[in-house]
Amino acid sequence: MSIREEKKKKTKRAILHAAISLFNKKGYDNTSIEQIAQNAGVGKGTIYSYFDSKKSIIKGFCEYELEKIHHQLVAQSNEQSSVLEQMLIIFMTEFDHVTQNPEFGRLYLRETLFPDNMGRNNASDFDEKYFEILFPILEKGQQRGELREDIEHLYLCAHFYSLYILVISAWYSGRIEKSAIQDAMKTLFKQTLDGLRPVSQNHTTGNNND
Amino acid sequence: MSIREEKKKKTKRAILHAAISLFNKKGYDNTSIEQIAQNAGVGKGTIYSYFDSKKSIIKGFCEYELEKIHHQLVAQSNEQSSVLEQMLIIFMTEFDHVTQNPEFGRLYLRETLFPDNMGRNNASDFDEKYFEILFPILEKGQQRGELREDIEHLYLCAHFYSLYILVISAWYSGRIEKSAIQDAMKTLFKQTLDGLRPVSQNHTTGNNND
DNA sequence: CGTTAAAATTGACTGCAGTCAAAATGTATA
DNA sequence: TATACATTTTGACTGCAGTCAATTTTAACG
Repeated sequence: MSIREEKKKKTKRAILHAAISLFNKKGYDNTSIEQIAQNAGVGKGTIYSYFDSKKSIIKGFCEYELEKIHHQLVAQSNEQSSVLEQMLIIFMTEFDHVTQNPEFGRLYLRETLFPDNMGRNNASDFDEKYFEILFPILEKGQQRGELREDIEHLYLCAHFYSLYILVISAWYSGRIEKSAIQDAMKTLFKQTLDGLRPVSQNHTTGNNND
Repeated sequence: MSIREEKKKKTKRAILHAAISLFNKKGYDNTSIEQIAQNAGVGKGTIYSYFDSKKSIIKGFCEYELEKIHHQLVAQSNEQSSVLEQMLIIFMTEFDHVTQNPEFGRLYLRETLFPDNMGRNNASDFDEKYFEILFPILEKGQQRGELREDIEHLYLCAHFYSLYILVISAWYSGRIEKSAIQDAMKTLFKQTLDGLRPVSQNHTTGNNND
């Protein structure tokens, strides 16, 4: 690796490191780019040749973090467990990480779920990694008869993911305590697996189109 | 009403009107407070005695809009329809309004779901109005045997609301076309009603606690 | 009315995100 | 090594969100 490339990597790390440290110490809004630059030992302008904006520093950090989590998950996931248990582990692990850096997590979720650009979005690369983890679990679940086979994987994901988002949101807006998260998520996951209709009236086969 | 109060109302309306017009014309980021002030015929500082921040102008507008929608909904809702149909109407109506002002909708959702303040949140007042509409529908649904009675109303709401959020997010990030929204939402709602498990294995009674 | 207190309005001011032309540093070639 | 070119770094500069002390407008009362 050339001198140039080495320096670039070192600089990027320094910026990210300074940013994380300052954001966690003083909060995102109370940290200025100039402060980050000083702590990283570079000029202000340099930061903008590594990151598009203040927000994208967060995005860079979060994606790096989440990738780490994903690797962890693949390692620790137990193929024998039920879909419910595996989903709970995955989303609770993710939740724990998010809440360790609430500031980052919040801004990342905002940006990911309701992006600035509208439309042309580059998150698909990131979605892929999600699916790489979730799809096999769902596939196995279907094979074991735990999940309906007439629902696409994408839609199955959607149900769990949407509930995860809701619970996170409830925590961020102070409607639920951290200690209550796991139970709430479990309850919701169970309910969505079992359905909201009474058993007697359950008609799954999809012939109930109006 | 005193002269003072009249003027205040008029001024607030003028600010909101100028803001909406400019935001829709040039976008939120490209509109400055000073421009809004000029279009509203007031000084810059005045805006800050009516709104806490640039963001809260959006919030003010959205809450005003959503309140209008809610009234509409109560009027047009048909108690005889199935829970599925009523939920679809409610969330599709809301979706339509959000997407008429995508800029506003996006910022409102961000702020509502992942607020700045963290914890102390004043949205509970607004939640109430949501529940005033949804709870009666769910109550009726339970009475008619369309919905399980062992699930709290709050949790029943959670399922529908979370899917609504997911679909909106999918639209905002360009993963789904506007024309496909209704079908997607309907499919997801149906699935959550029927459950993700195959019928044969459905065990609703909640005695499957580990 | 005239006087005084309270409320509303204002724009100059502060601090920060993001830009950009110029300077510094690294690379390739003779 | 010297020269020319490419990449990276830099901080002065621009424009805007949000503040605040000073000013103007309204209300209350003798």
